[in-house]
Formats: sequence, C-alpha cells, structure tokens
Amino acid sequence: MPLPETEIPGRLQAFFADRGIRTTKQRRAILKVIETASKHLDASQILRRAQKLDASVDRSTVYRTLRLLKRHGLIDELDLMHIHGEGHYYERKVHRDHIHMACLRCGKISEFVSDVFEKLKQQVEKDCRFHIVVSRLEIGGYCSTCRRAD
Amino acid sequence: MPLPETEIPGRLQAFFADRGIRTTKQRRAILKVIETASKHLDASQILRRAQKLDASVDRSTVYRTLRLLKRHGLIDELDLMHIHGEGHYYERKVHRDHIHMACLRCGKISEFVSDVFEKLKQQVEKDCRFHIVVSRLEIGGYCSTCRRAD
DNA sequence: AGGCTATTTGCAACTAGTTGCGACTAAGGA
DNA sequence: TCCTTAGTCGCAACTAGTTGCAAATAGCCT
Repeated sequence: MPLPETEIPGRLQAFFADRGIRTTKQRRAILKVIETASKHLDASQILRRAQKLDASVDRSTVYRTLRLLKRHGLIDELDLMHIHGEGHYYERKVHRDHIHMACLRCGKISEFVSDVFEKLKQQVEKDCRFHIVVSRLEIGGYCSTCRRAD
Repeated sequence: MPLPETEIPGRLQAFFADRGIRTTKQRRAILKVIETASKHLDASQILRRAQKLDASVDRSTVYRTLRLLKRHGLIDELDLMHIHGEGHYYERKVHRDHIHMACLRCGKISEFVSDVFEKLKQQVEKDCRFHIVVSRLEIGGYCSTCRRAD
C-alpha cells in the first residue's frame, strides 16, 4: 500500500475537491503530470509519465480525465495544425487566451496574446448573440527565421 | 449563416491539371463529392459518396487526397470543437476566412466573417514576422436560441 | 470502523486516420 | 500506337481516441 499523498494539492486538484469530483490515485497522477509539465504534451506522453507515478493508469482513464478537464475549462486542446501527425496536445488553461502559431517548416510552436483577439471575441458575442465558452485560434505558416532561409 | 456561394463545378480538377497533378478516376470521384457538397462532410461520408461514383475508392486514398487538397490550400479542415466525436470535417476554401461557431447544446454550426479577424491576422504577420498560410478559429459556446432556453 | 452506492476504473473491442509496400496506371515521348 | 516511369493505388498493419461492461473503490452515513 503506497503512502498517502502528502504533497500540497495543486490548483487542478483543489478545483476537483471544490466541485465534489472524486479524486482517485489515477487522477492524482494524471493531474500532477499536467500541472508540472513545462511544454505541450500529447496523450501518450501524459500516459507514460502518469504510469511512472502509478503503474495502474490506463489509456482510457487518461482520455477520460482529459475530457473531464476540457469540459470544466481547465485545459485547452490543441491540434498545432497537425504538423506532427494527427494527435492532440494539452496545456493548462491560463487566464488569457493565446494564439498558437505552428511553423510548417521547422515545426516551432509560438504563442501570442492580442487585444485584437479579445475584441474579435467580443464582436462575436455581440453580433451573433453567441455566448463563448471556449475558443481556439491556430495558425500555420512560416516563422521569421524560416522566412529568411527561403 | 449561409454557406459559401456555389462555384463553377470542376474548379478543383482544373487546379490539379494546371499544376500537373495527376487526375485519376479515384481523385475525380473524391473531388466531385467535395465540389458538389452542400454541407460540411467528414472523411467517412466522403468515402461513401465517392464509392458510389467509383467503387474502387479506398479509405486511404480519401485521406491522402484530403491531405493533398489541404497542402495546396484548396480545402479547410475543421474539428467543430469535437461536439460530434473525434472526427474532422472538410469544406472548400473560399476567398475569405470565416470563423466557425459550434453550439455545445444544440450542435448547430454557424459561420461568421469579420474584418477584426483580418486585422488580427495582419497584426500577427507584422508583430511576429510570421507568414500565415492557413488559419483556423473555432469557438464553442451557446447560440442565441439556446441561451434563451436556459 | 464497516457498509452502501454512485463513480470510476481496466479491459477489450470498436471508430478515425496513417504508413510501408508491391502492383497498377496516367501522361509524356519515340 | 506502345514504352517508360514517376506517381498513385489498394491492402494490411499500425497509431490515436472512444465506448460498453463488470469489477473496484471514494466518500458519505451511520
């Protein structure tokens, strides 16, 4: 029997507790991986890292937990324009939406925050009377370095 | 919101000929399906319809042709926020990018064209010195009808 | 602490999309 | 017209993600 989690629960785990969502050892492992990630992870990377914390974690539990987090608006799902195949990437949601730019040549992902993006969303809310829950703007093209190299 | 205006049938095929891309009977069937579609189609719908025109069309040929069209900027690929499962949808690219809004309650997809979106892309090109080839803005939330029903 | 029950899990079988490979064929040239 | 060959195809086996179900368990209630 492993010792109980002694670590201070992270933001995601705290959110779960507040909403009365059950915290299982599998979920704790998955949340910890996402909370401590320093880059965009895909589902299989999350699975592998979570299994190091708890070997019983299954593929389907990872996908189910990701869906749960997505539904609660705690993570964002990204395609990154499918430049590295068909999979999806995940990142903790931060207070401000950002645009993802994927370079079609070198594969670099960059992020960009813009007031114009905020204004655009306000316009959609007003003109279409549409209440926005989640939004995703992804751009494919050539980054400044690769443009020069042409 | 209205779908893009109808174009002269055969535009995609004409583009292929101009670029010296081989037109096979399988590709002709797939292009015809896409050119005459009146709504967003997913890959399996395209496969089924193309097989009615040419029974020899294979799943992998559909995916390969879609990728080809995507690479040449002739179609756009959409997730529609995965409200109907994991698959992708495809539509002919038109001269002006549009935003897709998916209602998380009734599933309706609406489209929106905005000068602010154009301005945002210009800002990214300028501020990030990033050359945009393809962009995709998808929004999930509640449409005007479903907001009222709350 | 021990029991109850709704939630969650692992598993296995399914849908969606990709890839390597040998066979086939469109299109240009003799 | 036939020949050549690069491009494309179908197939089968693979990766990515989902789902139905029976077994396990978190968290509540004595």
